[in-house]
Amino acid sequence: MGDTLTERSRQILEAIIEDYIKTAEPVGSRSVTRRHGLSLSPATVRNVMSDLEELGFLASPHTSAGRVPTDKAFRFYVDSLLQIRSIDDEQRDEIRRHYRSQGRDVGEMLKETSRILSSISHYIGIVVAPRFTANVFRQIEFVKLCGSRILAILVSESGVVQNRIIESNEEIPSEDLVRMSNYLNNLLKGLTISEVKARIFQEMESDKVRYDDLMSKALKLSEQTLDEPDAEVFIEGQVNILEQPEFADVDKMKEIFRAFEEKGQLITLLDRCMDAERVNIFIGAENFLNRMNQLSVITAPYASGRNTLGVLGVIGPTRMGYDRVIPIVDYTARMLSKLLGSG
Amino acid sequence: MGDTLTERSRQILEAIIEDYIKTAEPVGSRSVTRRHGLSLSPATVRNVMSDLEELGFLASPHTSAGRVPTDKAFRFYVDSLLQIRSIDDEQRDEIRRHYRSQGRDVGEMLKETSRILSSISHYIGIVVAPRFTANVFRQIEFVKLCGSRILAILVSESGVVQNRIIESNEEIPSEDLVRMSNYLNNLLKGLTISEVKARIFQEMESDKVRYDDLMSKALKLSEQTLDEPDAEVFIEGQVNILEQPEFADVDKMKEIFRAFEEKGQLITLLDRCMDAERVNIFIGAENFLNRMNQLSVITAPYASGRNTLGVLGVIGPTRMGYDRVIPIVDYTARMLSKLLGSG
DNA sequence: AGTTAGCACTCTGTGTCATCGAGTGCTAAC
DNA sequence: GTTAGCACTCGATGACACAGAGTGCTAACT
Repeated sequence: MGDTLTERSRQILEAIIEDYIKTAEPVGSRSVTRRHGLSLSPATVRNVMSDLEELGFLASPHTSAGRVPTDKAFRFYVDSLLQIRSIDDEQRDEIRRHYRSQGRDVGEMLKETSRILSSISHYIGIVVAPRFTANVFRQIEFVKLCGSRILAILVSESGVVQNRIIESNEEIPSEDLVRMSNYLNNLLKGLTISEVKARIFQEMESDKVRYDDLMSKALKLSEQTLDEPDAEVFIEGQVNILEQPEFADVDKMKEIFRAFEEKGQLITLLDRCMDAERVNIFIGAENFLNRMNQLSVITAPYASGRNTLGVLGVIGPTRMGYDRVIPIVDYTARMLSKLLGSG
Repeated sequence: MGDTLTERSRQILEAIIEDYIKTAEPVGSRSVTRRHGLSLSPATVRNVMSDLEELGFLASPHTSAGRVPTDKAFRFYVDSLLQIRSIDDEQRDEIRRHYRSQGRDVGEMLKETSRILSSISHYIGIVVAPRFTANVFRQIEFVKLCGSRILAILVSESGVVQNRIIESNEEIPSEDLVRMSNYLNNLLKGLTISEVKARIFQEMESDKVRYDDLMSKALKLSEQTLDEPDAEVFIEGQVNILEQPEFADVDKMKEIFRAFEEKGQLITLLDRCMDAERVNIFIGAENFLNRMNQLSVITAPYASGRNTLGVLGVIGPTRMGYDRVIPIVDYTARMLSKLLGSG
């Protein structure tokens, strides 16, 4: 639909958007002519701007205050105007440096990743930890704690660990626990977690198991271990958003921080990007959470081998520096994938 | 020094503090007489207030604005005036309810604890995860990931799990890994982690090991597993602080959120309370971080058996409802200890 | 001597008003 | 189609007066 835009309109729109990204303030016709090398008079630009407003690309906060790009404008900007540069060498090196000085616990790595995203983009970094369900089973272990409490540890192919304390109703000797885990490891090796669940169910029904107390106990334990806790998210750099002039207002700030407290919603949002090929962008109120009205999200999935594990991204104001941030998100996702992969 | 206070001064000081806790606004002499049943005239109260200011208990923001209790006043309040009630039945039940509906992963439990602290106190809940060092060794496991990567899993007596991916320089067969962990589990069973470290060092020097390749590899792996990552902190409810009128100012808010991003400092602060008998209170700028100028921290250690594991607490404005929050922190710590203990 | 009433004084917060400046929209001329 | 000119709008800023809350001091009271 928008393709009725003339070349000149596009240039002007781009100029306005870029100006607005820099200043966070409504852009007037004069600024456009001055800053941009267009040999046009302010009056002409005004006419064009008026058209752009009609088309829904611009909005005026009030009569005499220049114009502000709408979500639609940013969408157009991202889709059609923006040429994505590859990442700056400097930033690439910085990302690498961060990862190098890094302990190798997977959780730590994810947290560090969100820190990297935030510190390099100057916005908010976010990483959704891998769901077990999207993962390949590697091993299960049971550790006897005091009394009848058992610690179950589940390890995936990519080294993600999920652990859970199970309150058993009877005390099980350590040797039995070892036998149980051997049995399960054999049974489940190489399956994805969703297959694992199906397999457990199927095995429970089988005669062989029904009369073997140990096996059936083992299956029950594994079942309890598998039921997944809420996905973990690492969010870092929330303060950065406070630097943005458009959030200088206390109420807006509250809204935003409240949005971040409800991690469930965030996760739902990011989960939708799991299947995306590469970078995915949500602009402003485009898709989601009313609380994140004035924010955009740039996401990319990360993987281990062919297996998509989770999603990471950057959250910033709608007027964020897309050209700068998109390559950062993309590169970080690939870097993380490499580190989690067979590396 | 402060004991020169007359009974009447103390009453007035208490009234002012309580008023200020409620309203967050400077308290004038009239409010004191009105709200409190004291049969004194405002003028008299003014005289007393003037004395209290001289003694450093009160401060006036400006000439005509009533007075505000200082940190010193709150300290006095907490130490001498406050009588600690035991926890409300209602709140106790609420805490219990939260814990009941709870998956049993230790990490999850700690996170939920900080959520509980925040939601019941209406301030910020904070929990420092157990350090491994303060813990008793239970078991170590090695899981072979792809290639030469090994996942090491360390379990403590109380069921806390620490895991780490180790990049080995050669591929080690699974059977060897099992043998290695058996060897280590035998060697280290029942020691505290600091003893474990010493033991590993000592064992590495012994002849028996020096010529056994597998053992020495095992020791090296365990050493790598043990070097501790930064302590984890769970902070929940930061938005609550935004509701406090004294932080309505954008710059103050920024300061506070920045303080929370530097978790290292927070941890240092809380660590100091590890050895405290029970509840510990920091008021305002009393001890620490200049950034947390206007905040107080109420902490309590939690334990498993006799073994102090970590610290939890509530962070709120200096004018927080100490009488309400102290029992909450205390009770939650004991509850968590019970859950982590032999259950 | 301690307590209180009275009063002048101080300071902040609020509302009003005029002014300034940036920016628009329209019209008429180029 | 483009541009200059101009009237108009609207927010931001600063000056000013005024109300209200609170203090400190003095003088009178018990």
